Amino acid sequence: MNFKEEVIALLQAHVDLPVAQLRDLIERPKNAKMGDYAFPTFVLAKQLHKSPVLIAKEIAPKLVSPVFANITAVGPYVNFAINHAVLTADTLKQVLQLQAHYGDQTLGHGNIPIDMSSPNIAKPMSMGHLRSTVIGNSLAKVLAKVGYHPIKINYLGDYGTQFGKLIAAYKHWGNEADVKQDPIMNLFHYYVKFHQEAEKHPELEDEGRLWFKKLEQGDAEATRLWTWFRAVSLEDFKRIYYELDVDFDSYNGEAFFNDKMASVITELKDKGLLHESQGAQVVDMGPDQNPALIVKSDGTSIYLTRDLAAAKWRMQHYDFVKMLYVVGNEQGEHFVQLKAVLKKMGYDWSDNIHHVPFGLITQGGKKLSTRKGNVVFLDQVLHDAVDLALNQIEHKNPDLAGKAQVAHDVGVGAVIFHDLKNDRLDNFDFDLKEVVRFEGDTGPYVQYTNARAQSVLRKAEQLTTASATDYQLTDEWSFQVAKDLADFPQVIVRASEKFEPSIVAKFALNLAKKFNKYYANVKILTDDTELPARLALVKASSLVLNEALRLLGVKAPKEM
RNA sequence: GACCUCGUAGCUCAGCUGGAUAGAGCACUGGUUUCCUAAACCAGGUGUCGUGGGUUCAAGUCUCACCGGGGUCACCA
Repeated sequence: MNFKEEVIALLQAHVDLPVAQLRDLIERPKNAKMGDYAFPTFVLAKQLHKSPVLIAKEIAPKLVSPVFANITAVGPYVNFAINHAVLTADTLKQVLQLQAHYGDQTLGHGNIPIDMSSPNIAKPMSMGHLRSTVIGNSLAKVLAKVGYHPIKINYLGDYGTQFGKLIAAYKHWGNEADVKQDPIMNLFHYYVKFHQEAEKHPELEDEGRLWFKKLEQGDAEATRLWTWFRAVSLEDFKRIYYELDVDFDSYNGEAFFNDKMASVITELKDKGLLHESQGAQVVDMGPDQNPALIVKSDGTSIYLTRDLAAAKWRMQHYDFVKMLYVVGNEQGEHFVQLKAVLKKMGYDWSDNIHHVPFGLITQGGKKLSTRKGNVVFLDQVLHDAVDLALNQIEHKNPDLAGKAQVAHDVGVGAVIFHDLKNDRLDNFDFDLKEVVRFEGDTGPYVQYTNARAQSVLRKAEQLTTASATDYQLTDEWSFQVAKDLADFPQVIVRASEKFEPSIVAKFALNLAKKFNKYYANVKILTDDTELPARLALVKASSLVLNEALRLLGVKAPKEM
């Protein structure tokens, strides 16, 4: 049942305003005491030459509906209070009927490639990669729920000058045995050392560029090292993706597009877009903007060149309706350039490309920089989180079966949830204590709520209950839960439109909070006539909590 | 200097398309377990919504300017 439409239908008979405008005006009061829907009468004041307060007073008594418990004038508003029993019964019925499909939408269809995660080869994954990974993963699930077909692309940073530098570093300080023993960390150390040394000996930079040029020209030694570094790195990444339970539809990284750049450059030339500037080939971006660099002065390619080739290739292969780049906010200008160049090339589908930016993670207020060796290793964070979760279980529920698995789900869940619960663009300063907190506004809080609900349902199996089809509940707490449940479909819509997982996370927290209040105030397992209705509420809450957590990529253990 | 982004309680942040006394969590104090998992619940209180104009019946929300934090400013990605 759509209560808002019901409000509109009622008002229509007594108010001289078009339906579309009514729909716009009707709002949900922030304060629940004011009712569930409100109609502000200000707009009618001029039309009727009366005070809004008087208008509200006149309209309210004329409106009668079984759906609303009462309709009253409060100041210049007409407030509608939903009949609790109707909303509760209606919502529970829907959730239990649709199960996990509750909230599904058909907002669109077609492929949506999501460029996400994209770690750089030979560097450990950091907290920064976590953001892109979990936001992208969640968006994929949300977009699938509203009808689209997401394609998760891990655009590996497996090419570029940095590999020339890495090879140069390996040649100076590396050896095969060390790399075999601990690939990522040792390669990483070479890389950091390179940047430290390069500050004293700038000629190293040239050496790095030279190796990259060799790599791009197919030099055997360069290719051998690159291939090896890439393989061992990818192996390591996949281990972490397994921990996070994230998978990809494609690992086509930058190198994959290496042989696809020439045609883009030719095309840019043919379309008269390419100009020479300071020895490099660029596309002019207008008076106030930097030109878009396509070919560097030493003749090698650059990020943008590869991204252009990648975008074209993806359009040809996926025929996408939208494409998302889940990449840090600091790269905003790059995507402005990418879109602009594609547009100049005559590709209108450039408009369907969206940069989904996110805020920076800092430590002690400073930017984390891989180059400077100032990083927070994701591996370590996940490890610590799981350890702490296990500690917690030993303390609170030592007899729990499958502790290790639950600790993993809770620990990793805490980290993921922490990353998703706030607006994407908020920066945050990394603080392990904060990330792995288990109380308050956290993932484990939501998980715990669900585990409680599950526990109730398990115990309920022992009671013989008459099945009911009409879920009549009249207490205030169950109504608050039901109201949140009823909001879920709109939450999905908003999250998918704004590419914002935090909307789902916030919803899950609110629902969990309402459910815990219900749980604390109402004894559920009492064998009376309302028992089936109460169990329906518990079941529906658990279903929706599970679904919300799933959309965030967070596990929902049945016990914890 | 230009552009992007953020600026709400001691701290971390909500506040959907402008609307009625601006809300959570953390931290702090106290309380709740013969009863469904106390990772919970209940009670305690603080705000020049960065500043100043503008639009509007109505601005934390829209607009402009300024201030402050972060980011970026072609041959890294």
